[in-house]
Amino acid sequence: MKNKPKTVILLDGNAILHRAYHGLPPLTTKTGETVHAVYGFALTLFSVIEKFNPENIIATFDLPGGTFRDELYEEYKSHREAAPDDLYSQIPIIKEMVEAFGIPIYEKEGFEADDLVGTLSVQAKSKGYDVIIVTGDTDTLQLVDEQVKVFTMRKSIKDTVLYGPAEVEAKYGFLPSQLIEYKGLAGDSSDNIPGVKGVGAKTATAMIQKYGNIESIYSHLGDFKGKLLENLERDKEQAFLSRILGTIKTDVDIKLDEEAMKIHDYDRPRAETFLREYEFYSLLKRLPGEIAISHEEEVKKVTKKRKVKNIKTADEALILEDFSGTKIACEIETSEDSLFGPSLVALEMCTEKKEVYRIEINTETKSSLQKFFADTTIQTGWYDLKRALHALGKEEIVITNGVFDITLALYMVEVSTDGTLVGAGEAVLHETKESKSELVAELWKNLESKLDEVSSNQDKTKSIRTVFDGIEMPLIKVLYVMEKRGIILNQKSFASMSARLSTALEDLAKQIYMLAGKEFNINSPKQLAEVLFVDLKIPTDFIKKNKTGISTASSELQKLGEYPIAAKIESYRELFKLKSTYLDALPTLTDSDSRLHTTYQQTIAATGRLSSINPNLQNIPARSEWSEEIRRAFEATPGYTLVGADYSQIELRIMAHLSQDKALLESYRKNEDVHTITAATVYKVAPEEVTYDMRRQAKVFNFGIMYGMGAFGLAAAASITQAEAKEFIDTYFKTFSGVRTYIDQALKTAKETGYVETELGRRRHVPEIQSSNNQVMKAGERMAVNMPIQGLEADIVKLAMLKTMDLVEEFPEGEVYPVLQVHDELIFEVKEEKAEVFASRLKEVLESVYTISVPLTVEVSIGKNWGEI
DNA sequence: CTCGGCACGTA
DNA sequence: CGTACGTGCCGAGC
Repeated sequence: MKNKPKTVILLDGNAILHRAYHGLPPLTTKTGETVHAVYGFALTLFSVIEKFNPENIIATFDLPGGTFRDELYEEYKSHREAAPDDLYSQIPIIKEMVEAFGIPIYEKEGFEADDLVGTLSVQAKSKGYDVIIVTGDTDTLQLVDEQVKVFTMRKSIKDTVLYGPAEVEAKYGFLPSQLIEYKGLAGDSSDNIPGVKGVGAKTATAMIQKYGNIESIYSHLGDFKGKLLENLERDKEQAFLSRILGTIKTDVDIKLDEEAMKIHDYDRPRAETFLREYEFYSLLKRLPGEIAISHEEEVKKVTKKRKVKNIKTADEALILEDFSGTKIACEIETSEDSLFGPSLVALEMCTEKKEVYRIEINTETKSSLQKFFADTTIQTGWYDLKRALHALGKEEIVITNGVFDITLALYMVEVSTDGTLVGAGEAVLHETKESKSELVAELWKNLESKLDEVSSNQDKTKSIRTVFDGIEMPLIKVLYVMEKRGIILNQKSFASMSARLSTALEDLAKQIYMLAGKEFNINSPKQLAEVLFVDLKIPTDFIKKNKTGISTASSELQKLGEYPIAAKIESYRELFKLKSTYLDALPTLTDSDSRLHTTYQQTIAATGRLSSINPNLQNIPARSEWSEEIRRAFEATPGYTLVGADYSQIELRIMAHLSQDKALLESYRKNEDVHTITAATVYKVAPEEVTYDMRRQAKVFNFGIMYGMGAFGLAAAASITQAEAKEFIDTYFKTFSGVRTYIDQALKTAKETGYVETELGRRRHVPEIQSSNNQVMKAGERMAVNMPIQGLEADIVKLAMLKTMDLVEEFPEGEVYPVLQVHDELIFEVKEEKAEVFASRLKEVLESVYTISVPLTVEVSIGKNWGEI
């Protein structure tokens, strides 16, 4: 039988310690010694051990003094500033720690840690080990191959990524081994490697993709011309030198010691002593094996953290007191400075008697907490429960019937704050509290009554209170599950599109520069306007102006039909947007499994919709030429398939329902094409005589009316004259008179009360509608017309999400996951063999989740990726 | 480095 | 002078 290869972790010591030093805020022990780099190094080490469970670990470090590279090139790393003293002072401590863990250290005069990493990885490979290089930069990516992976940190220090050959290729567009060619050509400013002057990332990548290496480029010099040729010829020697400087050595005279690197041979007491000495108590429990934390230590840690009256350790409280039937306000404390995501440090709890407890999260206290949360008679209050769930990692321990989320309550009662708990305290209570959990408790109490207050004197079954209890609170769990599951992004496919777009963009840029007669920044509206309207003297009579000058918006460029440069600029903009916002940005947000995890914001949109950030997965291209290929890169997990469902024309159906307009109702009840019917009535022709163009204009119309569009806007949107538009509007409201009556009535009420609401009781205040400024008032009217429609759509889709969560739970654990919501569309990941049955059940559930005067129709589809559904 | 403005992607 | 969002880039100001 074949044995699984054993793993060696190779720590690139200097890179990790630099990253830790710069990535964490300075942290000192009680004696004033700065130790944050040590702490960061320790966190990295622990996390790597927990994540990869390796059999062996080795560390490498630089030694002071020059290296062979300085002899080759005196400028090498010459521009670097000397490291600050408080970094130097931490290096011996880090080495002491590494030794305490029994990890062998390799250092050699004249070589950098990278060279030792390179050499040891080659030796380990030849002995059949799998190698994982742990580092803080990307210099070692050139060593990656089937057996060697690189684990490093990206932009944010807590954001890690594991690079195998595929990931490197996806990132750069060529093989890991070709990274040295890249350094030879493009250089490396951080190491002061010069490369070829004038050659940057794009040119270098393109040349490597075409020729493979520097030799080949220089043997095809005939292919180049102009500046690039000049640059290549001039810096030939420098290119080859740069490649040598950038090449990590793999033949340093050192020898891998297989016995010493084994992880189990370490001096436990020494490691414990070390962690205590530098006050890294939270890491003690992460030491492999059993460990006892003395009681004094825990109490000391608890009390020194914050001065809170009546503070007790939670263990004591949870064991001695009975909280059944009471309310407890909770606030999590996470360490933002963790290298591996916000990890839970402690939980602070405030009782109704205003007793505050603080509990450090560790193995023992976790089980006490589990018991605590299992008691469903206890009600808990939180500030941002979803965040807490992510930190706690277990949704079932906190989601009980009596849960209350402050952020959602603030949203329902429309209190705007700066998004922080303290800010909320100031906005609502006009005060702050010593402890955060006490603040949560106070806000909780206050907001409970605000929710009920606003809901009094009216239908108790449809109010912000019922939306809060029946929709928003339970939705937290669904969103948590979706965010946690995420969706696979095929990075290779994205990289390929990005490369193709690069070529197309360069082409377009060249043509634009030619037409303009000079080079300029096409992405700068200011420079662009200068080129178009000053240099090229294009008349501006029909062009909109804005604060900064003359508009170069797409709608304006389209008026320049006779100028070929305008169309080129439009294409350039479109492609540039696709490349920068999607193709290049999304891959940087994937996790180590190549999945994207968006965050749904539940408290942003004034209408009740969700929004999506980091990344926004609600604005992935859907219409342009490239959109299908982009969507095809969003894939189901192997063994699964995607099931998509979208509500067809839900907003218009809602308008039919709310207005009770006879023509609209009838049209939907007969399952007619509403846009066609609209066109037929407005153009006064028979439905079968409606042309494609008539229908398209009618569609613009139907949407325009919902948004309160006037003759002006409608004219622009449907490319007709204002007079025609006015004529249309009149005819429209004559035919759909119910819509007119509904809008008038809705606005009248809104002007009296100052707010509008959805049928389910979600409310939005629109003070603008009472403004004496006509512009502002009109804008308020449009918001007021739109909110009940868009808001009911949001309510219905949220109800649908809750309902489908029940459906999801009918299937065995792990077979169905909700993954995305795009306003009127829901996407699930379903085990292949269950897709059909789930899809048909899904359609039933979604269509019956809420009843309006016309049918709600849902289209479901199944596919391996988002492009197929 | 932060922020407003512009432009543009989605429903 | 159509609603609701988020993000990338530029360029001015700190």
